[in-house]
Amino acid sequence: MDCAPFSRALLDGDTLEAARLLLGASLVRGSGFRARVGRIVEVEAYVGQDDLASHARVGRSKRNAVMFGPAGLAYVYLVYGMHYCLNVVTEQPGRPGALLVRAVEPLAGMDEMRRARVEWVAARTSRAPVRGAPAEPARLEAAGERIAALADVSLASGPGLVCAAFSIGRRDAGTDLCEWSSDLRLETAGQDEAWSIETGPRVGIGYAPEPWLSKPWRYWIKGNAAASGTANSRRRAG
DNA sequence: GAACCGATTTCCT
DNA sequence: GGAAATCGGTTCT
Repeated sequence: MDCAPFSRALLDGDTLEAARLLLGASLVRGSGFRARVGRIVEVEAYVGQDDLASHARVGRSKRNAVMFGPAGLAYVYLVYGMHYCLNVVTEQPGRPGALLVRAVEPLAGMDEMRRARVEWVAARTSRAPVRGAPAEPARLEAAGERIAALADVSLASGPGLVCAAFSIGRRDAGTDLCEWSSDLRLETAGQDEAWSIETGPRVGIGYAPEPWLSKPWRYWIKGNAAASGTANSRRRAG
């Protein structure tokens, strides 16, 4: 695969256009033989302040300020108190827009991804001594086995899983993903493969009214096993 | 300063 | 197939 930073010029315009361009690009963490690399296969567009499904709907705030800034930066936030989501900022400064990275197809560094996933589970279990929780060591061991048995393709097949696999957290907020020197970044991928794009409504935005609820602003690579698509792909490894 | 709630995943039934 | 887990931001008092 070739190694060039993802051009900011592809992101600083119309978000819906940028969504199609971002599909197929590589998401990279680190460098060298331990680098984690994955192909972006599913994204969701959130564009403008009038998009009532977007975090920008409330106007500029401390949380979503990055969305109002230059394209190519990482907008990272926590949802449901436990999962992080990675977004790539789009549009010109002043116009809030972002692409949520929903699914990535692992290409390299799968062992590191599994390790990161176990770390993520460990951090969660140690922080949550709830109710009659099962013994932690047993829980962790079970998680380790489960994660070891996961198919590569399902290591980052969801927004929260992408962040777990790539160790993405608050410290990555605001990172310039188009900058070659960033530990977390975007790179262009080879165009050798031919694939088509499918679209559908965004998920998890039940609070949004029409027409936003039904806007077909989710984009994925047709038939890709790592993308949720129409029939979900998040089944255990076989 | 205190409710309220979400761009989700996992585990159990 | 469904509920639980969990916390920071937004909003309202």
